[in-house]
Amino acid sequence: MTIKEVSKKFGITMDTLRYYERVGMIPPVTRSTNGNRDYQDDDLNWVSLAICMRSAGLPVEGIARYVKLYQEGNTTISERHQLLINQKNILKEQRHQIDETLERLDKKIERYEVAVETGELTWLKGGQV
Amino acid sequence: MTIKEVSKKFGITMDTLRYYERVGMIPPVTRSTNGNRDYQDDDLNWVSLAICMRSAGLPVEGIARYVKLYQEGNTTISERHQLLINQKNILKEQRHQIDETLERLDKKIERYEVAVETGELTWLKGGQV
DNA sequence: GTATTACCTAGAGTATACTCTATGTCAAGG
DNA sequence: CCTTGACATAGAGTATACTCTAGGTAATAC
Repeated sequence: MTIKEVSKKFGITMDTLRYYERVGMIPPVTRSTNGNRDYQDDDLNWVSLAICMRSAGLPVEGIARYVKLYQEGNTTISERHQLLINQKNILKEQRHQIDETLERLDKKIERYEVAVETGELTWLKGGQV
Repeated sequence: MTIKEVSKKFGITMDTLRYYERVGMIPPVTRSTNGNRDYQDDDLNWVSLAICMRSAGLPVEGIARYVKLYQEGNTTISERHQLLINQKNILKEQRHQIDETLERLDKKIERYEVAVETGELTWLKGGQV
């Protein structure tokens, strides 16, 4: 699969695909004889993983570290395991923050709706709650 | 409340507090006679709101836009209402991405645990799933 | 009365994650 | 043969969100 096709498949620019490879978020992609990238299933799995992690907001660095450990072979398995658990905890914490903010937003939104219905606008304090 | 106290209370640097004010994420803070910031309850509410939004990952720009609309008075109520709903949708989408990534991480982590238990290490493919 | 401390502003610097530019290679079409 | 189009690299540029520096004021502390 060419870089253009992969770009289209995942909805990400070719520049970003090359960037992900450059910084080690995915291992070096298979090349065709002329040096062009020719993504194989394995490569696509790595791309998919990288995009998934990034879209959840995980930093590039952690993903690249995982790939590096992976490339170092079986001796790094427990380290990789620990790294994945760390990423998981980061995401759980992040989700918690989002849930708190969603609650706060819901309260604010509801106050706006009540205020508009009743015409009671004066008490709409800004940072409140 | 001095900026130092607020900084401590919210676990955020004084620089960041001034920055939030500068970019309009919070309205101008009450000043004491000598020109120093002296945060009142209202100011603290705005600070708390800004920190909450930011920690959920919402961009500075949207928060500042809300504050600007707020300062323009009652004519902007429906716009503010809409803005809050937009932010909410952004966060719901972000939470969805996190949930997907958590699932993927869980599968990977479990495979690592099974692999370590059974000594079956060879099939631990990187980007898989 | 001067040194220290806490604050102020304006503007420069940094980290992260892309994104764009300049320049070059290579294969196929006219 | 030469142009066109798709790819390549290296390195510069951009956006976002802080973070730091330099230089100044104002109120205690000694």
